[in-house]
Amino acid sequence: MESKQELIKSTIHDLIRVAKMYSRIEELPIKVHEGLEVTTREAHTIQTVGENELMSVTELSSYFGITKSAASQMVTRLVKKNFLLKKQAPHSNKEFQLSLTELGWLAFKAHEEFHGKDMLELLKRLSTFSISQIATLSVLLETISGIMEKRLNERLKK
Amino acid sequence: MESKQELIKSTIHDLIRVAKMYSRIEELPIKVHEGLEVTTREAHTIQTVGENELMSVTELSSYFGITKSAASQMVTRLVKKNFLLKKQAPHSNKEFQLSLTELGWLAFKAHEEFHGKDMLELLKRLSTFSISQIATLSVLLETISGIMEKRLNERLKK
DNA sequence: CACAATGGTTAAGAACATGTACTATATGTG
DNA sequence: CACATATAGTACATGTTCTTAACCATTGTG
Repeated sequence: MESKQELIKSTIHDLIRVAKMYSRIEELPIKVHEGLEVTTREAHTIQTVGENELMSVTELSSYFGITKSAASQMVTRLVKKNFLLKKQAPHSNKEFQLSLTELGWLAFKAHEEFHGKDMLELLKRLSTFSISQIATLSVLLETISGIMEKRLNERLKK
Repeated sequence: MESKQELIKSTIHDLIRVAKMYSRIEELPIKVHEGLEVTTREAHTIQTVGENELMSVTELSSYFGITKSAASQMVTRLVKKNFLLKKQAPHSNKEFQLSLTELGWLAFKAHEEFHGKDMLELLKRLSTFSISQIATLSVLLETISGIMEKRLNERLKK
């Protein structure tokens, strides 16, 4: 079964290639509008807050798997740049609730659109494949992500 | 064809999930041996030099898509840490040829093994699928990487 | 109430990137 | 040949993002 092994290996190679390209695309700064760009991290923070309004700084930090300190600094910067709002939580005097300003939503949408174009193209292309083929892809990805998740947890624990 | 669209969307979502997990795994530092770790960037530089011995600083920089300056700094650091060797090129007095020291090869192997475990597991799991299923995955990945490559080139040109 | 846990901040510094300005070497053209 | 220009590489200042460690304020619990 040599050829099957070879096929699998080259497929894994392709997968890694795609993953690498994805992270390179993710690294590009996002243009909010003429003269205003946002770094990747900023965009991701904005995206996360947009999708989970009222989350706290600590929640944000555990979401990204970074320290509270790092999250706090990021939030401070984004508040200063007028993308984020930090309000005292109603139920506690030590927690804050994060939300997006108008400018924040603008950046949120810019980021969404940035990926949206690729998504549309992908959708269009994948549509030419059969349902069962796509289902197969889905199952395989499921399998792969299962393995990765396992490894990730293993390493993070230590 | 609503359900097909939904299937495609959730598959794309899985793909992104895998890509994200991959980059998170890639971000973990590599342990060369007890008491000696290597950052991701260092590991990648070592890997690249190991796979392309005698490459120059400029080649390294264009390989990673970073500036010559950044590559030079990385090389300087790795030479100082005794992972890399920088020799005058025989055909030119302005170029250098990079290669790995013994310690460099140790780190190279550590990094390879780090991924090797995942690869083995993946190989084992994918082996349970049929050749035609894997071939489908391969074709789809091909398609996806084509789209990504296009986008990447578009954005990088500007 | 005292004290530990929790939420958050600040300061110092490491890793990695960029931009700019610079040196030294190579090369092509009048 | 001489000069302009291109190429290889480095140094330095600066920016982003992260960690660690020390810290304050609030809150929950024995």
